[in-house]
Amino acid sequence: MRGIDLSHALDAIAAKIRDMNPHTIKVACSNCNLRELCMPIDLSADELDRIDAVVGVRRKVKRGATLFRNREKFTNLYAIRTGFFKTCLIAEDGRDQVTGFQMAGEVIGLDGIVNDRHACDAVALEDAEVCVMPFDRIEELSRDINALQHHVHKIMSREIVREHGVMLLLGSMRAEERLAAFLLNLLQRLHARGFSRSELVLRMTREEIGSYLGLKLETVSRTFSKLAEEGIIEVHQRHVHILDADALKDIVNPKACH
Amino acid sequence: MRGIDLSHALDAIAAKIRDMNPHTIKVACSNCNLRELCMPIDLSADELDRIDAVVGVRRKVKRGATLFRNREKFTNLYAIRTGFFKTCLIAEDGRDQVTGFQMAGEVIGLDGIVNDRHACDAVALEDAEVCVMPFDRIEELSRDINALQHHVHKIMSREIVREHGVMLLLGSMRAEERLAAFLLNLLQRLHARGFSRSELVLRMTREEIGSYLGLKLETVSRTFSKLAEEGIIEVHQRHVHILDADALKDIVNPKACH
DNA sequence: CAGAATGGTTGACACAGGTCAAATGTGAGC
DNA sequence: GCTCACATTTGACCTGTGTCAACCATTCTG
Repeated sequence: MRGIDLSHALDAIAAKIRDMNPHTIKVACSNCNLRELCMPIDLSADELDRIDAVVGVRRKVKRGATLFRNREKFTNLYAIRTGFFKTCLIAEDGRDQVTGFQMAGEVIGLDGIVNDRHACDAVALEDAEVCVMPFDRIEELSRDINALQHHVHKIMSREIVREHGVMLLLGSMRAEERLAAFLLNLLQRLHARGFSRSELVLRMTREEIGSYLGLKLETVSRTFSKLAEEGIIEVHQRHVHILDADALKDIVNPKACH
Repeated sequence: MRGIDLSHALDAIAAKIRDMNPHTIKVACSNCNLRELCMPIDLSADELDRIDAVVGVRRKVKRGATLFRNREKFTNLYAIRTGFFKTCLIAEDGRDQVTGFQMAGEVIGLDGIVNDRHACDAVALEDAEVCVMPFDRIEELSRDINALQHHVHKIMSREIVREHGVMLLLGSMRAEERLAAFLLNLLQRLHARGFSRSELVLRMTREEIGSYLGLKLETVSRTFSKLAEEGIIEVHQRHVHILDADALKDIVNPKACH
């Protein structure tokens, strides 16, 4: 069984939605297929137009290129339209920690607000396109549109909660649990975007997964092999097929008695 | 040499500041000694008054009591006036991860915004007092006062960046490095509040430190002993005296050549 | 298509930190 | 001041990951 290709599948979905609304082809939030992920619901047509105006520019980022770098001046948040990013922190002594993987519909750059400088690097793991959203314009508009204001708060809060989860993972889980939690998290997010619950293509290397999970790449590789031996997943390079999602959940949350 | 007592010293500072402004005794942001930590600067008198009105209620929390719990309805943010908190996440299987320690001038509760429910427990590690700030009022007011709006964004962004740092710590540091980083972080925050750079009193147990740092309490204890043997710190129960802060920095960041 | 570069897998072994256990110290409450 | 529950320290031993190394697979390049 072949794995799916993330960006192609996304494009297919985008095309499908466009077909359903044949009179809208202008690129704008108001007809973006990711709107329900990115934007508050319940906006009036007028409000939507004004938000459209904020998201003026799009930017393409080639695989391997950076969207922004640590210490760079912060001016924009970015909403991912297509593609896949990692954010990482590089300590002075060269230690490199991946702090997250982001996919279509997610917003990156929030780290830059505190000090007006970005506090990490954002690297595209595949060719990507982002909506550039000047932060001062967002602040301006969110003074007028309550739903937008609250949405911005929610996005930031969500990131805080996500990171709490990662701390739990890094602080108290064993390798197998970490990898299981990682896979389940990816699956859940991909599923929210219309992808299979049982099939995924990893956009990152074993080393990047390891960095995110606080493991060495060899351990990641061994743990994949172990899960495969146990019949829980099938791994062909970066294509992963989930055979037994419940077993994965049991690994993450051992006490849960089916 | 005796360690200092955090809350007593804080009270002393508060009293001192009050003495310097003898005509202000009303409890309000406008004359709170923590204002520079909590609030945006450059506010007009009128703006300050309006913010005062938001922070209506204070709440005392006894040592060991919770300010809020996971899954509780979210309505307020809390600014810590005095005392010391931990926030922690308790997984379904009982795993308990401390996600942070918070002291006077810091804001807790941000995790609740996304889902209108708190996503962790906040427990007082010593008798504490917090300013209760209804979040809807904050949102309302920050539509009017740009500085407040930006301040809220900064506080959230700061928390995101802090958590990135913890991920780096948990993901790639060894026990000694983690503990050194932890001590330096506490010292730096205490120093910003007028405390000694070389002396601190831990408000939390070894187990709580361990949970935060992804270590077992025995390892925390051993690592304290090791740092003490090496003449870098002196430890008497929860009183820690830093003898060689540079050595601590070297441990965290090995490459840094003095 | 050869060759190089990159990424992934697997094995052998070492070691940091976890686990278990015992002893001691300490503070809150009576 | 006594007692009990709790926190801390320390030792001995074990284990999960890291480390190092060899090898394989895949993709890219010319």
